[in-house]
Amino acid sequence: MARNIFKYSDCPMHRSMAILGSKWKPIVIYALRERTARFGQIHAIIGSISKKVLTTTLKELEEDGILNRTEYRELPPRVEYNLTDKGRTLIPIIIQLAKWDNEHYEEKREKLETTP
Amino acid sequence: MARNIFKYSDCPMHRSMAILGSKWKPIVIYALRERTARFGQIHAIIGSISKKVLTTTLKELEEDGILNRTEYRELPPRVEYNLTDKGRTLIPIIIQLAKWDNEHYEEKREKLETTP
DNA sequence: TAAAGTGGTAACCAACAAGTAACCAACAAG
DNA sequence: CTTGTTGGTTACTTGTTGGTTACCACTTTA
Repeated sequence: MARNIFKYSDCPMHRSMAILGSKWKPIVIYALRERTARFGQIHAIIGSISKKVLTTTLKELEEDGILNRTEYRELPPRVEYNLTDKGRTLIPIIIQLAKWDNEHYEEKREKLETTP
Repeated sequence: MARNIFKYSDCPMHRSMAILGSKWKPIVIYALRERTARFGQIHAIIGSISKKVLTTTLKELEEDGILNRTEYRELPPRVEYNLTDKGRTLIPIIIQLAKWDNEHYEEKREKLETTP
């Protein structure tokens, strides 16, 4: 979404889409909704995301103040991610969006199924 | 957002982002929140969108059942757009998102302003 | 000695989104 | 006969996202 251009747009929708409007961001936020997780765990939970894309997704979410990254200097290394307060306030909106979609997706599927 | 791939994903977040997650869609929906408008009017309201991009934005929103397109065969031609019921249920979510962003954007601006 | 786990990075590439500029049909008004 | 209006379309270019594959340091385990 040309993130860096829209981040400081004067339109709040452009700005929030710069934070949320990419393929994996809402999913990553949702995955962290009630837990802290390590890089590898997030990767496993989501399944189909590549490591490279997960890396940049996490980095951008951290930049935007949505999540915290904590590095433990152990061996093998451990890095944990969890939502910030700002990130947490996003959860109800994400859930509402998913609910909205589900309702209308169901409607559509039902229509398709009952048409001859 | 690779719209056609995610439209029928089994993840509701991918599906709703396929509908909403592009540069202009939330803005167009918001512009039509309480009125019907013609192509040229939408173009004027939004200002910086190109006619080509507005055309595809409107077409996709119509395909996804978010808005109605009504063509009046007059001269010069008249085409009106307005939200469907499904589209209207999206408005409170869009407003919430904008509000969410504004709150945290203000916070950030205030912090920047009060730092030496 | 070799393999495996962790959290990445680098190089490269295909697909898509978005933008620019010119153009169109159809008629009405001047 | 030219100009304006409306709602687009076409061709072309650029920018961004997401993806693949290979690779890295470091240490523990087998």
